[in-house]
Amino acid sequence: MDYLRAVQRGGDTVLTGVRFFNLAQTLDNGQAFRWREGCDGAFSGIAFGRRVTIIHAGDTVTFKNTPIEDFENIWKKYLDFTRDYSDLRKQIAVSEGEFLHSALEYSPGLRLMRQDVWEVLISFILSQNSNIPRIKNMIEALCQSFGEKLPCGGYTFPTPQVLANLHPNGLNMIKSGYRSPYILDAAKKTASGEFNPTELEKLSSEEIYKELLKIHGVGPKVAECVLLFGFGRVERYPVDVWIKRAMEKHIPEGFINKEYQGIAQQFVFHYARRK
DNA sequence: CCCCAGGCGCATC
DNA sequence: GATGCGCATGGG
Repeated sequence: MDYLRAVQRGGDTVLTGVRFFNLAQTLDNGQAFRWREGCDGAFSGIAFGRRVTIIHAGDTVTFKNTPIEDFENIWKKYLDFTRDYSDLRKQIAVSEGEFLHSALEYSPGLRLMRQDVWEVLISFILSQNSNIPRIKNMIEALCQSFGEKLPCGGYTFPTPQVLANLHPNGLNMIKSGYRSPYILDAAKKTASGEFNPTELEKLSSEEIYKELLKIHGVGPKVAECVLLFGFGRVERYPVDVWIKRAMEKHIPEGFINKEYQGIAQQFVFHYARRK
C-alpha cells in the first residue's frame, strides 16, 4: 500500500507514510474537472455528493472534515489507494521502454482516479471538441444550475433524473452548444435504467463499450474514458490527438504489458503534454 | 479577430 | 467501413 496508516484526528482523516501521491498530478491532469487548488496548495473538490479539502505535507495527507468511514468508503478508492503504485510502477518500468521511464519519472505522484460513472460520462461528453478551461466552466454551470447546494459550499453533480426531466433547451445556460442533446440522451437512458452502471459493472469491458456507444454523442474516445476513469478498466485507454501523436512517435508498437496500459497511458498523456 | 479545441453524427462513397 | 464535413461556443 502507498500509505502506512489512516487515522481520524479531530474531524479530519490523516494518512501517514504516503508515497507516490501528488495532488496536482492526480487531481489536475484532465481526469477530473471539479478540483481547485487553493493558494496554500490544498485542493478542494466535490465528488460522490461530498466536498473535501485535501492537504499534502511531507508524507502526510489530510482530508479535512472527513470521518474515517468516508475515507475508507469513498476517497480511498477514488484516489486508487487500494492499489500499490510502488509495485505497479516497477512492473511498467520493466515491461515498457525508455519513453515510459521518462514519463514515470516526470509524474512520481500521478494516480489513476476511480470516479462516478455517471459524472465521467457527462463530463467527457462535454469535453468533446473543447478545451479544459471551458470543460470546467460548463461542468460548474451544470452543477450550479441543477446540483444540490452543500452546506459547506459548492454544488453536487446533478442526478440523471433531474437532467432527464429538462426541456430540449433547458441546458442553454451552461453553453454546451450542440452537446446539449447528447447530455439529455445520456440522462434519459441512465434515469430509465437503460444505461445502468451498477449492472454493467458485472460485464466485460467490451460489452460495456457497446452499451456506451448506444448513447447519442458517445463515440470511441468518450466510451474509453468512461471505461477507464469510471469503470476502472485499466486495460482500456482513450486515444485522443495527444496520445495518438505521442504513441506514433515514441511507442509505435503499443504497450507491451496490456494489463495496466490504461494507467501507463496516463503517464504518457501527462508527459506528452508537458510545457 | 481569428484560431482551434481530450469528437461525434451524418452523408456519402 | 472508410472518409470528410459541419458543429455551437468560448478560451487563448
